[in-house]
Amino acid sequence: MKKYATLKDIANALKISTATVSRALADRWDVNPNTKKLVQAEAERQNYKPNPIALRLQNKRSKTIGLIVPEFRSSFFSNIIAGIQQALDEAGFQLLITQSNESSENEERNIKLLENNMVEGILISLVKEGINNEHYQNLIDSGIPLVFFNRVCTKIEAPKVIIDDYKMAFFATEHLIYNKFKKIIHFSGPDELSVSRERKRGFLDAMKKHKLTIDNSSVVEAGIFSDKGYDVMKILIDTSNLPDAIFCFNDPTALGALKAIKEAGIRCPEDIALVGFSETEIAQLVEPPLTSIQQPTFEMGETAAKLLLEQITMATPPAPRTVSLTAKLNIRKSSINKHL
Amino acid sequence: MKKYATLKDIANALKISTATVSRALADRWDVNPNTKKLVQAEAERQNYKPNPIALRLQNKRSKTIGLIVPEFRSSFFSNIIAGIQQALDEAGFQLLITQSNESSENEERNIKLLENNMVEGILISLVKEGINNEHYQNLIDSGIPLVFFNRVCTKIEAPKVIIDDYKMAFFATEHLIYNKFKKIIHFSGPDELSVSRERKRGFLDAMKKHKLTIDNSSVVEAGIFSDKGYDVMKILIDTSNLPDAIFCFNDPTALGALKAIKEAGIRCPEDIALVGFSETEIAQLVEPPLTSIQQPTFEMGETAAKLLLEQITMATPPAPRTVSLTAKLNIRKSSINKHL
DNA sequence: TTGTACGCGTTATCAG
DNA sequence: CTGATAACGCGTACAA
Repeated sequence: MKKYATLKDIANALKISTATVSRALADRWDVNPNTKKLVQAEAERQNYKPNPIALRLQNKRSKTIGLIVPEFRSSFFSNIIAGIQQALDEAGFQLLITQSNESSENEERNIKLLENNMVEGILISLVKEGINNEHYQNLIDSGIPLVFFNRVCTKIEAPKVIIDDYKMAFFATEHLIYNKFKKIIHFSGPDELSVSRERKRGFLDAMKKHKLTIDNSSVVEAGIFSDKGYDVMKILIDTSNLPDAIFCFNDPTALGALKAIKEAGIRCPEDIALVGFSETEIAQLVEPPLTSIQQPTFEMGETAAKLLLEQITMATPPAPRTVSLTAKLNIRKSSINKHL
Repeated sequence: MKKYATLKDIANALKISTATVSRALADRWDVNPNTKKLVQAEAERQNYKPNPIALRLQNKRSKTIGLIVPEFRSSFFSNIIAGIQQALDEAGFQLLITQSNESSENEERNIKLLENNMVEGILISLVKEGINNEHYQNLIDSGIPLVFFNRVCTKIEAPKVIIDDYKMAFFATEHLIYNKFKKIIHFSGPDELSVSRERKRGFLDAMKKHKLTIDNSSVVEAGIFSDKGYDVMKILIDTSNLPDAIFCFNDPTALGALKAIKEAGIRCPEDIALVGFSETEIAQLVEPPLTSIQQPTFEMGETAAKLLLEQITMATPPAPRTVSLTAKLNIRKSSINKHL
């Protein structure tokens, strides 16, 4: 283990007290300019760095905040994390990252882990809404502020950072409608997720507004992963009750569906148009490039972190508010009607 | 800030000393079974958790290790990180993650940041080889062990975790050769990266072995990102000096090239076959699915973390060794000669 | 202007 | 079996 220079080492070298050294390094007025110079020189020489652990103990602050994400293998959460890091670095906070791997038990375990590490606050994107509500409320009540982002919990009063999923889903659906697609369906995500419900609602309302028929085949649950999107699309192809266009819950399911479509010799967008959500890098690389909704991921992380720091640092933190960031519909070949 | 129960709180409640409480909770033999029970009950009641910060101060150990990666937006490093987390969690270590964003200055800054946080060791994948060598050596000399993974530093004696890039590149090239592609070229990565040099060497040696012509158009530098792969491919198409097959440095460049190929109305694999490297999830979703080399990313992270823990925990750590993990060539449609 | 003493939460040592 | 004390590194109130 590395030996670090301490105040005491400097004090000994200079035959003065640690208190003076401490004051000198803090550049305080009540210390002899001459000793100040000596101390600073000696500190430099010994490569002195304040021990962050000692400071944390003394200040009774861990200077650490915890993060719980469903996973971070996809670029979506990685980008968010980058934004969080940036905001936290500036404030001198450390970040403890945990993954739930889409399991509520892991999520609960992660909460415990972060508590044991005395995090001063937690940023969380839920696995499933409703499962661990009690735990979240306990955290807040016990003085560990929470900020939800992306997959939020509607039942709990805490700051939240989202995009307007409803609105963007509405736009995306209208975009398909304006392109004269008639039989439009939605590959929905799991009902346990607020984002999923919101996107479905946006889809349905857009359909209603334009008086397009909605029946019980208009919404098909297709999960959140590409393999499920692939499977569901294959089944749909077998029934040969095919739509003109599909608005998908996210890019992976859309890409899965696209794969199934191509394998079946069906053309996109000529036979079936596709729209994804949450813009993965790949969306632009596939053929045809995929229309998708681009979320401000980095900014989302940054904002969430700042809201949390607000709760932690301010004497009387503002009331929890929900920040809704602006997303963007990127229109590409997969959703353009070539017959127009 | 949350109020945590301390040993003193329990001691006061039970009118005994903190020393006894500490011993009781450590379940030591030299404490009255009765008081032990009382203490444990009271600890439970107050929801006592040992303060990790106090422990770190006393033990003079941060129980933290640092990670420096070029970026973690791609699934490649995310998966590695997941493996690292797993190994570290088991050993009770925290992980401090930093990104260099492919910049050597950031890398240096990250080294400093980790040092200031008193990490007990560092896991690193280099931005560019050779730039910060002095810093790495200083770290090791000062007692902070280093473990390189993926993008390693050949000049420094430290544990390393890699895959046999040379061998896999050789295999991949031979695979193309066995498929009777004649004019095969390589889209290489930057020469500053060991992985890049190794893959190029593997390509060239396979070509030589099979007596295929190598000229100055056989290797084209195409960077590490998809847009560069796209650009380089476009230029190549304009010259209309097209190869039969391209072995690419990684999947993003291969996917970029694929996009350019399709846009130009050229067919893959009929006109140009493609092979990638490092298997991104997308590889299987594009049309045609991309042949690529699958790296054991999770295992790589796990192994690197374990090698580092070895250096940290063992009294006399073993000499630095290089662990070479087994990768796998996944053959898909993009590299299969349909004329055979 | 500088030094002494204390506390942050914990465990180890030594005395009782 | 249990308690008092010191130490980890730091900042600061108080004394000199």
